[in-house]
Amino acid sequence: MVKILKKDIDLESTLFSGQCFRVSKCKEGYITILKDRVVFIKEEDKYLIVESSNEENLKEIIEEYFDLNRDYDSINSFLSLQDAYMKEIIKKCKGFKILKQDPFEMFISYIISQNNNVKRISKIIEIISKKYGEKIVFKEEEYYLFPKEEVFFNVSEENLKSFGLGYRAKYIINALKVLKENNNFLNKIQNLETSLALKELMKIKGIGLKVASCILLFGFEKFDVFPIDTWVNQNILKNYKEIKVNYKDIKEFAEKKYKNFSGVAIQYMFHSERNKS
DNA sequence: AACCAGGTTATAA
DNA sequence: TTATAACCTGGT
Repeated sequence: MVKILKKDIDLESTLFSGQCFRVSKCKEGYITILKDRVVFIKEEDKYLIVESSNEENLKEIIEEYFDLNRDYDSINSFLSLQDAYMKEIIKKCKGFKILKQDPFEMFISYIISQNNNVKRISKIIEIISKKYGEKIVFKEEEYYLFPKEEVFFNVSEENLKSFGLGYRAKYIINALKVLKENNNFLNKIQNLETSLALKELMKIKGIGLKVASCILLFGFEKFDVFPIDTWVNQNILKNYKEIKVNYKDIKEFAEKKYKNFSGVAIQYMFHSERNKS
């Protein structure tokens, strides 16, 4: 068990904002499955109480995962200056963080996410993990880690289809082929400047602008992206009358305005607007 | 019984 | 270059 100074994180909004597919509530706290371990986390007044199936480096890993060492105050100050609407919603987004999740897991998970809802995405990922991932017993419950790359290489399109992936199955198979044929593909993505990383990801069939942006934002800590989904498109952009309802215009508008933190900005929009209803 | 869900591709103008 | 249909599946 480790105690970590909580600072200003809000676990509920961070974990249930749709950026993470492997989290669940349990009595007293949350269970989330990371790359290599299962984590129980409880929120107290000043501390996060964390237990894990693997407590090695746990403090550092949690701090990285929840992005606790980043100065969100300065990001928020910057974003607040850009427009009145942003300034207003930031107040409601205190404690919201961009999770730093495993790049490979994000790569696969967000291909699955296209034209799909969170509930079903989570279910599919759960099934795949149960089938091909390492089993972890933690607090007398069984959990399954997200499968490793090399295990995925042996999975066929038919296998994936049987888990309900539909036409996304062939996208995944193809994406895995790209990883297999390009050594250190994901490391290279990490080292590319964002616009080039987007371009590179989007060469892969099944990865468009939205999915590529999500992969970069949640798996690679690239905050200067602006993943626009239909929900944001319909519900949020009405607050910005000056822009056209056209994906490219919106994206350019946002990235010009919110610069290095447009990814944080859109998460705030999404979060605050969704919490209204 | 259509229609949609936190998209993308292929095809046509 | 921009617009529109089709796509797997599960839910309303």
